[in-house]
Amino acid sequence: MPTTRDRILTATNELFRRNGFNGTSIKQITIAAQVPMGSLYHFFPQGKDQLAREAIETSGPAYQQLLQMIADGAASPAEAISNFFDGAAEVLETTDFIDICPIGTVAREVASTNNSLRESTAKIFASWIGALAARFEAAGIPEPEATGLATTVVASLEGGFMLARSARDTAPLRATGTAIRLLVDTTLAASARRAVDNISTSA
Amino acid sequence: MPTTRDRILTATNELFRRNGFNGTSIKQITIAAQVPMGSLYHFFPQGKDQLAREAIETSGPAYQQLLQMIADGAASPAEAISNFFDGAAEVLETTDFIDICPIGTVAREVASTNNSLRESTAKIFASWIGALAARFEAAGIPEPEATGLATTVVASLEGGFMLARSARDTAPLRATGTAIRLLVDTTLAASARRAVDNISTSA
DNA sequence: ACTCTAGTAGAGCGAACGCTCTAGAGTGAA
DNA sequence: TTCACTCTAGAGCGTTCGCTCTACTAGAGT
Repeated sequence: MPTTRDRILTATNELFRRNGFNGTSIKQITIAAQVPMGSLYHFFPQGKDQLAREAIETSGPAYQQLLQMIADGAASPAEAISNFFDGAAEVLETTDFIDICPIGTVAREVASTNNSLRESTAKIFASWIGALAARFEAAGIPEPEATGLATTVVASLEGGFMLARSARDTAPLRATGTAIRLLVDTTLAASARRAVDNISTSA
Repeated sequence: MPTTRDRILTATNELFRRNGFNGTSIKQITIAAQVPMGSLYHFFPQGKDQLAREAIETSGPAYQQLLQMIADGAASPAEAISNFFDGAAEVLETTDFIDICPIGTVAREVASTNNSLRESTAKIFASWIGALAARFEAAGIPEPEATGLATTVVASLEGGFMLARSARDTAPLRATGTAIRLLVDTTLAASARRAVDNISTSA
């Protein structure tokens, strides 16, 4: 049995995946986590905001680690991209299209209304993009293209989640994955070509 | 002065852009539209669901028309893509990062909890993707690549909105636009090359 | 003049909201 | 054994939620 605090955070993330931030009530969280009101406010005295912030800031790095693992297991950056999208599509199918990533939903919900929560989501996205960009750089794509490409991967993943959940069909997510993989391949090839050019012209 | 009904729909869409579906109350809508409760429920007797559905199904085609106009004004499909992203970035800057597209936010909020609203969002996305795919086909990209590419454009636009609003910075949206433009250019060039091959091999 | 309908107007319903509060159980240190 | 402190427990606060209800006005049709 995990600690009470962790149960609360886990339940919060799970409910956010189904109902988003505004669609999830404190009461629901206490029921899902099997925790009394008092305990929840004992651990999160600043209330729903703090709870949401910590839930997001816990799951954010977890997702990043997952992405890293998938990338480590792939033969190339392009294959890693395919695995991101296909893996997400499979999860959607097996979870009846519950949101893969609660952070994206919450981000759009609170962007104009809750600054501290907005900053939390921004921090996490920046971290993901940074990690991805580092991999692209390691594969030979220079800045700023590496960061631009990493940003595009995150944006299209999140957009793909949205389309797939809306349609209750993973096809849009898979199609997006195929296209983005092509983009990564193209960019890699172009970078390699440019690198060769640089060597030959400097020689 | 537009009709009472239209004022309600406009206010609903505007509030959805700031606060999303669950973050917007009926009371707020009546105040923003300067309409009494009674009128709102006179025009939308099925309540918030019906109101949201009609608001979304009104703004959806409006956005599509806007995309068509931008595409008509562009010299090439790739330039149209750039204009989508850059235009959206400018709107974000001038509106203090209010959501460009309420439909995307609502879609993620209600995907698992409100089937009729979910279907409304799906219908609109499908319509956008269809319209975009038709343009790609007209430019020489065959199916299913045309639809896949159109899906990717919509997904990355929506994802770009999310990242930009979260960061309160249009850079992620613009970077995504640059990358997607490259993808469209690449796909167009590949299609053209294949078309030439087909002619030469059949000749 | 009378009726009928469309629309205006907002008080107020029960339920749910986020959150506070007090009381007590459990545990380790002194 | 006592004290101090952490955590559990949930009733209940004031507020707001979506929505219903009755009363009313304006104007068209006859």
